[in-house]
Amino acid sequence: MGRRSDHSREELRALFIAQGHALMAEKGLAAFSGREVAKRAGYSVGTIYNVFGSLDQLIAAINSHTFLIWAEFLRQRLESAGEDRIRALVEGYFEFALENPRIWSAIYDHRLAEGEVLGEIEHSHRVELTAIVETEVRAVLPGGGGPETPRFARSLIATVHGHCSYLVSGSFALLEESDPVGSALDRVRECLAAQR
Amino acid sequence: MGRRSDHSREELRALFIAQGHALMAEKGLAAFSGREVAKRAGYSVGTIYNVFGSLDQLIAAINSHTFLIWAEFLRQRLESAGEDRIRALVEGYFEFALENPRIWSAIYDHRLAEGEVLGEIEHSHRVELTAIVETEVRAVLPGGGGPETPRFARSLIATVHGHCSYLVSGSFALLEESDPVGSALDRVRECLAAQR
DNA sequence: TTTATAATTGAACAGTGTATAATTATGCTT
DNA sequence: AAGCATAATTATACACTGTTCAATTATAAA
Repeated sequence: MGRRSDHSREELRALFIAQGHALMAEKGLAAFSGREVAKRAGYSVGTIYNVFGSLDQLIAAINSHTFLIWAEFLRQRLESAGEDRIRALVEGYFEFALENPRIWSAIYDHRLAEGEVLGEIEHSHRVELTAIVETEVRAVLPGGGGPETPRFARSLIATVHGHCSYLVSGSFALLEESDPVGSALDRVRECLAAQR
Repeated sequence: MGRRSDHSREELRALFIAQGHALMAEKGLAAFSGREVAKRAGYSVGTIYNVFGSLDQLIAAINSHTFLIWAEFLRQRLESAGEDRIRALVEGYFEFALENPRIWSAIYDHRLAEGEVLGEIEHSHRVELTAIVETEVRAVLPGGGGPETPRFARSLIATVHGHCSYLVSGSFALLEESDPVGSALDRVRECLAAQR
């Protein structure tokens, strides 16, 4: 048809991301289909290319959206947390991944083709999570940390991520690991204690 | 045709895994194609299903083969290592991943469908790497470690893996992290120092 | 030499992402 | 208000994908 008034460009973006997110949660990245997303949104495939340029960019947008939800999830966990906010963060990281394994895995399984870049807003969504962690890390470091704290916080995230990644991908199951959350928390504690 | 004498069943397996490995190194998991592997091996698609049962099982076999190469790579690094064997392991982990990003990523990006299981030999290939690390961790722990050492060693691997995963997937690039290897090594050192 | 068996193929099927020509609804101009 | 230019949307086409399966063919056993 032609330009429709029922959805603006931004509404279309949001619609495709929402439907795509739902499909990703159901099927995972390997069985993700642009045609199926379009069908659910009530549009044809071509519209995805009109709005996002490529399927890769739609998936990138879906994944950036996941970061948004994830950050909100962690903020809520922190609100209802007691004194041990570091534990809340670590457990929150795992909890989100385990509750949304396909959505979470898609973030790390998908890679943009060379040359393709992330938009500014998408980038900011992804960095937000780091900021949350950095704040909490600063709070438990003597003197509120130093200039190296951002790097240190990123490194702690990577540490937890490694444990979580092994858990979700099944590597830990092969190694008969029973308590990866506990291990991750132990490592984080040890590294935090070493900063002084 | 019929049963051919030019390749035994095991030779066929090895042939497909070798050609598949090469294709994976070139294209990565997302652009991997069973038909292309078959073509390179000089057989038709159907033979893959005759030998492996499904494409997923071929990919699993390719990934298990990667573990074999990876373990050998680490053993060589350890041979030419000086006193700091832990550093050699951490740097070796990263080096292999960075030299073979597509092959390495395929290990973690691919997940077997529910119900499908890994064969015994394949499983042993994957566990071998853990054993290498465990030995080296024991060597630097006071009293050669204890009953918790296997778990601790796996946790250290996960820690390094997290940093490496962020590096290869591009997450660290987004966060403008410059020295993930150094960070990983720092964390490992801190955790090792805490065990006493 | 014949027969039975197992390996291999090639075609079919229902999907996929991407490109593009054709169509259609809208906003602007006259 | 009518017509036109523009941009959105669709439908179709293309070359691919994984998977299944009947037909074919080479081998081992009888």
